[in-house]
Amino acid sequence: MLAAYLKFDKERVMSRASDRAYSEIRSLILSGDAPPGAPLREEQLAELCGVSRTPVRDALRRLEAELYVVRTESQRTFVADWSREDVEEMFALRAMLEAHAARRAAERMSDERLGHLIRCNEAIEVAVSKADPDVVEFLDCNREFHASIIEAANSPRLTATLATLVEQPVVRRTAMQYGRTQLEQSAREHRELLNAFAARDPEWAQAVMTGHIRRAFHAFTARFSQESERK
Amino acid sequence: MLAAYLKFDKERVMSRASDRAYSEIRSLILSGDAPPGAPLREEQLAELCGVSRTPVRDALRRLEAELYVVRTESQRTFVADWSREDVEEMFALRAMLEAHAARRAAERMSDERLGHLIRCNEAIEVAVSKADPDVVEFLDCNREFHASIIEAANSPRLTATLATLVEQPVVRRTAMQYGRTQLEQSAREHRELLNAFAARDPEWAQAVMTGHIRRAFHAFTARFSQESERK
DNA sequence: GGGTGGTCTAATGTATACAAAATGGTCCCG
DNA sequence: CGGGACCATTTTGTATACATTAGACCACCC
Repeated sequence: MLAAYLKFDKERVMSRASDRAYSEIRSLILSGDAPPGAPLREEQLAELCGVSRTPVRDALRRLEAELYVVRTESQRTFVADWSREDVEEMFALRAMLEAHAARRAAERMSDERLGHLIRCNEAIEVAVSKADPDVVEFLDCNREFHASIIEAANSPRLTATLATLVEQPVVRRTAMQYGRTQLEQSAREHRELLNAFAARDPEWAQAVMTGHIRRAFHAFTARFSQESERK
Repeated sequence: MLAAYLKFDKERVMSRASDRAYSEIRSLILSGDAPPGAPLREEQLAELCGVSRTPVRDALRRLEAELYVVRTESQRTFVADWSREDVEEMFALRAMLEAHAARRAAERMSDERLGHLIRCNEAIEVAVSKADPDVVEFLDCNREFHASIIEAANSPRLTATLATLVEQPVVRRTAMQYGRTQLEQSAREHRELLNAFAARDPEWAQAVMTGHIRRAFHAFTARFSQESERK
């Protein structure tokens, strides 16, 4: 299966307890079981993960660095919450940096990488064109598509910076809101990006990526406003 | 003294051992006592700071998030070292993001903030105009100047992102290399920035900041090439 | 009745002991 | 003489017990 092929070897053995705690807590946050603003008590998390507080503290430090959680001045931890302004700023930074990544990627694009990206987007198009669009598959392949471009940019610093900026809960909420039309639009933008890469045109790639992220931003905003009104 | 006034209240009581460990280790790195590439052993650091390994581990996690130190796959910690490409990319990202911060700051500039920035730069000009320029004082005030602009941008996300990008060792090495001419040039650019802020002109502020960082980049590069040749 | 102070509780911070893992060296074998 | 495997040592990972601190509740005084 293509989907299986796209799963890659990113996740390691997870032998260390702190790693298990990390991904366990991260899952809690991403799944929404621990909603924004929820307090995170070390002991409770330790019990939940079946480890002691020490690795939990380690995990919380990492999650804090990635802004998944925040700490009050008195060192209590909470699941991060994002205001409308936060999300707006996040998208603005992401657009800027990911467009920069696309530019660098275009300058460095290998045929292998291009082939991989094309296969990714084919998988996206398959997922989208189903009678009942497969949003989970879309998210998986979309994540890989963007990750692969960032990898092609070949800048560890940029990779690390973007990692803290691309909050999967936000991407997820955005995509969940997409109708078929927007999912297809997203795939079309990806194809345009592939054209820019095939032409090895940095300016083009940068411009398309900027538009791609900013459209996603407005899609998210539209939903966000709806939610706020409902309250 | 103005310098004393500029020291602000950033550093707290340091009652917690992990905080002491953090700033102790950070000092080691900034001072160059622990040069790039040097291994950092937890026990050794614990002894040095007079605390146990637990707070040292905490401190190392924080320093790792800020990229002061790096970890090998086998979890050994070393003082971070940057290749020419790393530094180049760091400056490129910093220019992009700090210019963005300047733009936002211009949109939000209060009279109090502007007054503070003006006092900062006056302190810089005093330090620079001495018979023997006070580079340490320059660095202190320069850091505060930039930090204050970022704070004025009022975006926690941007603040956090830039924190990992502005490696003080690099800023330090750049400034140490400056002659009086370049120090004065830096102060002039700051004044230009203040004009842009006074006019509340985002475009102007963004443009000046871009130039400011990129000039610093080339100043650093010039020195870096010299060093490489010497080897 | 409201505010201030104190105590009590629950959370995080720290130290230490022990476990696991990795590195480096040595010895044996090809 | 070179390479590989094994053991010793060093270093990091984890658990647990105890110390410290922040926050809440309550009583008492103004």
